[in-house]
Amino acid sequence: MRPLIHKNLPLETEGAAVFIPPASMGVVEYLYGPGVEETLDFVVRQVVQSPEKRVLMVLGSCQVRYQGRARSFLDWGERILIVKEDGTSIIHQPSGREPVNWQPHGARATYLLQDRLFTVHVVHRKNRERMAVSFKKIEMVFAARMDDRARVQIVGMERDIVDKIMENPELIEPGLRITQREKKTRSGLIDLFGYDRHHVPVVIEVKRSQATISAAQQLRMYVTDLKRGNDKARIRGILCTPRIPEMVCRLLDDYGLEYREFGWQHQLFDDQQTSLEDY
Amino acid sequence: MRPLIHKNLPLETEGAAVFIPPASMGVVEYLYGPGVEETLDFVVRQVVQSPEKRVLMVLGSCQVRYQGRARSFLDWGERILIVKEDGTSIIHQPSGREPVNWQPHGARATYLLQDRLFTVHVVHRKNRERMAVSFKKIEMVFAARMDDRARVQIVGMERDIVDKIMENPELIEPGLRITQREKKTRSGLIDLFGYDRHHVPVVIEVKRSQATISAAQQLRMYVTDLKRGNDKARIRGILCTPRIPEMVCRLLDDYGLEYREFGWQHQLFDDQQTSLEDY
DNA sequence: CGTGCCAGGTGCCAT
DNA sequence: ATGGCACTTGGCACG
Repeated sequence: MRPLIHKNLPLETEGAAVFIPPASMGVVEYLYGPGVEETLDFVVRQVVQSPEKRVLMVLGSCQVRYQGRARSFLDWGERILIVKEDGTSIIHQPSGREPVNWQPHGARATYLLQDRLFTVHVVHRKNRERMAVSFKKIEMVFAARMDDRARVQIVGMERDIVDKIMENPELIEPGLRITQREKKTRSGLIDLFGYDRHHVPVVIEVKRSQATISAAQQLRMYVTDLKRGNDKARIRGILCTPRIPEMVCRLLDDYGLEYREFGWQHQLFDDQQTSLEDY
Repeated sequence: MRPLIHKNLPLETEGAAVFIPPASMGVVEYLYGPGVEETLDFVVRQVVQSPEKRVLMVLGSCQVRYQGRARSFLDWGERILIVKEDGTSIIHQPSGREPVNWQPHGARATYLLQDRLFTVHVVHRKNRERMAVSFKKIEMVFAARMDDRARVQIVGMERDIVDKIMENPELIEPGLRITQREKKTRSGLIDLFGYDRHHVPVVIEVKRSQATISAAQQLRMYVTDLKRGNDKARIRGILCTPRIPEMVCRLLDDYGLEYREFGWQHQLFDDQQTSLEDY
């Protein structure tokens, strides 16, 4: 019933004594539709005993158990397991951005046969967590050496907005002077601190996306903290965010705080071609 | 210096594994080391024109651009691209749990050749976001029909702790009576509300993991909200969490709030064998 | 290491 | 759709 795809198992060389890998080795080794024993053998040779770090991927029907911060069970289904170089292990179902089960980096994977199942135990010793993935049928397994030294560059984070305000406080209001960034208080770090044109202290809390109740409370606590010791001092608090729900707006009002619409206003989507070039 | 590992590379077929799919198709079709044109052809036939939904995976050297809520660029490197049935697209580097770039479900992928690169455009119309992945070299591509109807069952979420307290409030303290769950206030939803043995109102905020400053502030706001209108009324606030940092403890103290250690105390990790069976 | 806090957070469920 | 909030949040920067 299987399609006519050649199987890349060089059975004739199995256990062969000497093989000198050529200088340019393929980055990917794989098996198509292997049995559980073949899979284990493959993984041991291509990943466990590999001289170079390799990323493992297994596609097949599996069951997953997890225990640690919580406990979970996932019944049989076809998924993709990826075990990365750093021990990160993720299991992906055919939909959804989030892995249905995972272990974060620092985990350690071991491979074995258990009740005729190809089983991967991923243990995170430090976090005292473990995950077990048992495959009863493997559609495909492959191991890849992946060379990737690039890191993503992102524009539009909160840091960028804070930068923008730092270099031109007038964006918030005329006469505003910023004197401190990440100012420490007992209830956390203030994004921006300064004085308005009347020398009244101003606390600014910046959010890159929609304002939340929590942000309003944060801001209130900062202002309250600063007032401490001289309680009737006037201190302004400004929540700086591109969008704000009604409820949060009311809260700010109640607390005597202010809101400035300020966001990326990004015309990021519409200009399709050249927009990403200019960094 | 390399150890003696045999290579599972069918060199004689390198760059080609083209075939006419039979009526009864396997769940996985793939190409090993295809060119960009081959890849496009494969994807069009196996994914775009496929009668069944298919998950696509591409392993190769690519560049990624994104624009939407923010804007990002990722230079050349070897990664795994997965395009799921629901449009979810994720790009994984060889380490880290999080995809370096992604589109959430609801996105739509289109495939094309651009400047001799196999390019995948993933557009999320509703969110006004787009991502472009361009491959210059493809190590492997495959398309899989994945059958997975299972959903993960989890124990140990906040909901479970709240349940536990609901059914036995004495766990918090003797004589406690819970009357409301998810009680609405202007500053958010109270996890649990009730009265202690002296009929003093009690607000309980539950956290499944370590307490945060934000949680303390939340709790404080709930209590403040309830006091409103009759300001000197006595209302207790209890933060219920397995662990609490010193700073948060001090905050609670300042606010006149209380802390109860209450967590999963999970012996989840140590009993390895049978622990996951008992649901 | 813990602690604090942002994230293109994501996902779930409520109105 | 919008909002409120938990998450095995993950990740980073800092003391």
